[in-house]
Amino acid sequence: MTSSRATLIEVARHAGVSLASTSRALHGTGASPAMVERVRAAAEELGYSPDVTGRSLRMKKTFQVAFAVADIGNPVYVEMLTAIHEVLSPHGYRVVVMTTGDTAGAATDLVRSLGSGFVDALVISPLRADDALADEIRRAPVPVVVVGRSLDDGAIDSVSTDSADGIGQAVDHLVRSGRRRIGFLNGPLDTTPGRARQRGFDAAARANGFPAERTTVEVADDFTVAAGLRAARALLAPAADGSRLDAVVAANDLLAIGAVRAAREAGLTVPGDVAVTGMDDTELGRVYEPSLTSVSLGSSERGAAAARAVLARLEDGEAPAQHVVIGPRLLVRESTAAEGSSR
Amino acid sequence: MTSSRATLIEVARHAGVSLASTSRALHGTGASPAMVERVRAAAEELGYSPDVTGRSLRMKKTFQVAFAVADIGNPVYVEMLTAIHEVLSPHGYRVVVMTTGDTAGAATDLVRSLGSGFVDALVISPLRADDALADEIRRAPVPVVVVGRSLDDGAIDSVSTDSADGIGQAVDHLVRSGRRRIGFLNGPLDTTPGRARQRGFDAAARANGFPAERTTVEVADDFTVAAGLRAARALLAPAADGSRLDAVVAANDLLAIGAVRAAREAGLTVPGDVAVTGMDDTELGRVYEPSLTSVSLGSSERGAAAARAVLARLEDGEAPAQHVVIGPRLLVRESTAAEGSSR
DNA sequence: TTGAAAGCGCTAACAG
DNA sequence: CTGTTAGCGCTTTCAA
Repeated sequence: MTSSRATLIEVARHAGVSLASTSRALHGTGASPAMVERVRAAAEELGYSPDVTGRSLRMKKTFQVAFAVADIGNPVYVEMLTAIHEVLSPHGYRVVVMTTGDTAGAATDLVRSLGSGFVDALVISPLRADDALADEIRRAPVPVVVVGRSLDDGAIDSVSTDSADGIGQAVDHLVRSGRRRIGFLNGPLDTTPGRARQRGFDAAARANGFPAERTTVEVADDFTVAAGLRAARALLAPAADGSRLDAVVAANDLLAIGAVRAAREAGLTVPGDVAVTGMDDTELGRVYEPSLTSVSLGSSERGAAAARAVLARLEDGEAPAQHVVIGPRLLVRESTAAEGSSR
Repeated sequence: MTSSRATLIEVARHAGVSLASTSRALHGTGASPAMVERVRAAAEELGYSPDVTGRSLRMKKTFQVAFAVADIGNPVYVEMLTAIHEVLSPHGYRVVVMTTGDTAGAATDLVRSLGSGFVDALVISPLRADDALADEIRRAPVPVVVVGRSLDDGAIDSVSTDSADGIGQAVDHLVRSGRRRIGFLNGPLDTTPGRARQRGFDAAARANGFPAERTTVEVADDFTVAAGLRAARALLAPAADGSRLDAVVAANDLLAIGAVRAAREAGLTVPGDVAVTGMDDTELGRVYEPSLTSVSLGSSERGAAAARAVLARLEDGEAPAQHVVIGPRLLVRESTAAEGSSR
């Protein structure tokens, strides 16, 4: 906090050589060993450390990458962030976290703010994507990689997963374990994941020949435990003929936990009376009792892939857009055990 | 990704006025309304957005603040990050997330890297703090606020909580609810929180007059569920005389969940046979079944306080160091209910 | 291999 | 109120 930092000019003077030679010596490019030694010593002595601001201005490169999500509290995004970090930091990039809130407009504003040049690239996972957002991304002055569905007819780099297929895997698993009346607990339909998962459930219901009256769906206000609990109460209420669901496919782990709680409130056991599946394979679901059968969407892998896409794009701005797809993977745990204890 | 961005010079030319007037007009300081209008129009037309790199170099200010923690996956840090964000972003600061890993050396390196001037300040929550770290912080070229214990004899701004007192609250609560044999499940003793919590338990044991043979302590390798489960097995094993603990105070929520699982493995009910308390008041603990009685250490409040300390320090670099202490608060939930169901 | 000099985009001191 | 000019710290031509 006290004395001002030494600059390259001061190091140069201290070493008695030119500014240019000093810079070169410090980068090890085209300088004699003697020069390197001399400059290093001077730098050491003055406690010099290069100023990234001057460097950025000159090189037109900030060595920063932004990661933007609606809500950094969501464990899925935390996993992605960790993975992005791990890929990027060995390459000398810092990661700036940005929060968009959950409106498409806020995300669009954020992308527009890239114009101020504080990062070299952006990884964004928009909850809701519209044309305005796609437009803004196309116009962005730096590379943008979208985690979620592919945007703008494939012109933008993207990393996605097939969550519809993931829901299908969950349904198939339940059917194979002998469940017959399977309900779907979804999150908001005006979000990209909400829509994809609904599509997945509808397809699976069709494929398995569920009659419409056995296809019960509830939509929670939000992808949270509390919203899941409220919606699951309705889902698990007895039908007109007194029958009930024997399985619930939830659109994520938080909703699934809401479903487990609702089941218990109704005096039902999990997985004895009702099997429950989640999605995202969060620590929460792994640690919960019963541990949650969940569809992993490979959050870390998606984060890592997005980071690698950033690196590739930064290398070659003209390369064709890449679209990485990470396959979902069902992880079977206690919440769908065939003969459940009644814990 | 296509055309290069417009610069201030281009806006100036386009508006037919000087560079300085353009800058002033855009900042609204000392420019005639006519000038402002003219410049705004030109800027608009060219799609100008100011370059932060040039601005940073000139102003010697990056408008970035770093937040450094050992492990961003920890929910406590995520809460802090969110709070820091909320306080700083209205003031125009971006937040850069950095991961230190859990060695004191890595944290020291990180603080040293502040020399490159990529942020205006740092908020750091070191898991292990030693003299080298304190030294480096004192020498840092930008303000550093420590979340955790106060360092360097109070010369460094800090935000802390009294986790020892928090452990005391948990013990008192258990004693008041009639528990008599209370064990302590701690995390590593070579961490700052581990040591503080141990101190808290020892003090509470003394204050409540626990004889040594009723004071069972186990130390887990790590602050995680898996480590907690392993250590809790030992903690809950019957004593030589066949007696068992009737309560476990855990050093955080993850360890507490490990304790609940260990209890169930041993055929014990929670809270019927064994009451369990956690610490940190995480979402995980709130949602778990049984919901966890936990000591809140005010993660959000600490984050917010740290961010405010940063702002204050940035305003006045010479003001005396401030030390904010956030009091712990016990939140009683199902895991310590007096007459527990045996869920 | 080394040095001199230009200039990245911006703000602010100074003069008019 | 407006314009001219210097310069933040750095990298990189260009000449020697």
